[in-house]
Amino acid sequence: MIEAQPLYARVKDHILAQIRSGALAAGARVPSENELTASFGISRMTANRALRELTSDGFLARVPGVGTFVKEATPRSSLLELRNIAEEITQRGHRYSARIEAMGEVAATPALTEELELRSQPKVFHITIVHEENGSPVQLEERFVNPTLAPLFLDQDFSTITPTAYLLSLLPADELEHTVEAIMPTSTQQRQLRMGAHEPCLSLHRRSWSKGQVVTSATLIYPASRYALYSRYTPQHSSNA
Amino acid sequence: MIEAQPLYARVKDHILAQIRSGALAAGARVPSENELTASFGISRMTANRALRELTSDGFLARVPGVGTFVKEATPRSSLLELRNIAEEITQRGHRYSARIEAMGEVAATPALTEELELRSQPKVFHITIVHEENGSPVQLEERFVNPTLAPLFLDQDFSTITPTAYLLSLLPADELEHTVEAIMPTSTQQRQLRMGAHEPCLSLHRRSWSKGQVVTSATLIYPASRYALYSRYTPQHSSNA
DNA sequence: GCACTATAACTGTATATACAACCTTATACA
DNA sequence: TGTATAAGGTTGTATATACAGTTATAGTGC
Repeated sequence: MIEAQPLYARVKDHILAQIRSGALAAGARVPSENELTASFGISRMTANRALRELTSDGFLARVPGVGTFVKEATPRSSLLELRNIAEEITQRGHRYSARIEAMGEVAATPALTEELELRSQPKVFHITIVHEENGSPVQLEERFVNPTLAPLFLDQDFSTITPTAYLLSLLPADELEHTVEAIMPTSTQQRQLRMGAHEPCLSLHRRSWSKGQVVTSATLIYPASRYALYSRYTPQHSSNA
Repeated sequence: MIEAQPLYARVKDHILAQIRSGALAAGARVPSENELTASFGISRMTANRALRELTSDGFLARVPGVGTFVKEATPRSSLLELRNIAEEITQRGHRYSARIEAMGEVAATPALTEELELRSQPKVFHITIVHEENGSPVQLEERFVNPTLAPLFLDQDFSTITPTAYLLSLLPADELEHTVEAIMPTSTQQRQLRMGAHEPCLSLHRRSWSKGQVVTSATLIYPASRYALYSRYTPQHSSNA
C-alpha cells in the first residue's frame, strides 16, 4: 500500500482486516479507545475517530460504558443502485464465484418481444448464472439481452466479468425499471440455489434502457435466508402523507 | 423538541435545514470551519465534525484550500417512497378500510431499544393494523413508536388517519432506512391477512429519522399474490460496473 | 443473603492548540 | 509586463485535556 496514510485510517484498516480475516468474529469485542491509544501510540481522539467511522460504516456497534463490538454482517444489496454483485461480495471480504448454468440464443417469444421492446428479431441472447459467496449460492440470474445492441455478448467470459458489468461498460443505463416480489422458487430454481423446500425467495426484476432502447431484462432471485435488499437515504422532498 | 442535542448535531441540522429550504442551493458555498466557529461560538473541531459528517453523508463536498460546497441532490427511486397506503388505494378507485388488531404500550426489549436508538424509556408504543382494499387485506402493519417524540400517538383515531400519515405530519422524515425481504408468514400473520398456506410474503421494514432520532420502526407485510414493489427512474450517475 | 455504594472502565462530547498541505490573491521585483 | 514571493484563508490531521453519562463489578454494611 501507499504510505502517508493518516493514522486513523491505518487503525481502521487494521481492524477491518481483522474482521475480514475472521480474527475478529461477529460479536467479538474490539479494543477500547484506551487500548488502541496504548498499542498504536496514538491519542484517544484518533482512536475515537477510527472506531466512530467504522461504526457509522456499519461494521461496529458501540455501547457506552461497555465497549465496542463487531456487528453481525448482514448480506444486503443496495436496492436502488445498479451494483455489481461480484464487487459487493468482495467488498465484504468474501470469495466470489459464478457458475454458468446456461448460455446461448433462444427464440423471441411474444412475451420476450414485448419485454425487450423488439421489432422483428427472431432470437435473443439468454444466460443463466448462479452467483456464489464463499461457495454458497446467493443469486440466480436469468437474463435476456437485445442482440442488436450487444452483438458480442455471447463471446464474453462471464467467469471473469459479470453480465451486468459487461453490459454497463458497453451501454450505460439511461433508465432502470425494478419490480420486487416475494416468490416460491420452482424446483429447478431450488436446485440451482441449493435451497430447502418451502423457503421463499426475493425476486428482483430489472429492465435497463440505453438511448431509449431496452438493453437487457434480468430476473435476480435471492434465497430469503441469505439475502435482503437494503437502502438508506435522505428524501429530498418529503412526499405525501 | 428536546434539547441536549450535541453541538455538532445542531450545526448539522442548521446546515441541512438551509439546504432543504433552498437557502443553500446546490453548488453554494457553506460557511467555513472558522466562520462556523465564530457564528456558533464553538471550537473548530466541532465545526469540523459537523462538516465532515455531512460530507460523508453525501450532502457536502470539501476542497482543501478552497472551501466546502453543497452537493448536487441525488434523485432517488420512488420504489421506496413514503406513501400512504390509504391514498394509494383510493387513487386506484378502490375502497380503503383498516382493522386495528392491537394498540398500546409494550416493554422496551433490548432489541427494541437498539432498533429505536432509545436511551432509557421503559416502554414504547405499538400498533398492529391490517389495511384492506375492497375488504381484502393487502398490508399488515406492525409498528413501534418512540413515545418521547410522539407522546400523543395512542390518542389518535387510526381508522381515519394512518399511523404513517399522523407521524409524518408531526415529524417530517429526514432519513429513511428500508430492508426488503421475502418471508413465510407466521400462522397469526396468515390469519390476519386471510392467506392460504405456503404463500410467501414481501416484508418491508422501515425506520425513519427526524432530526437524528428514530421516530418509528415499521414492518409492512404484503401477501406475494397481491403486491409487488415497482420503480422506474433515471439514474444520474451510472454507478460502478 | 441482600441492598446499597463506591470505583473503575468505557464511550460521547467539547475545547484549545498545533502543524501540514493546498489554493487564491496581492505584492514586490526584475 | 511577467514572474517570483509572501500572506492569508481553507481543509486535514493529530494531540492533550476535560468532563459527563453509562455500565459492570467489587466491596461494604446490614
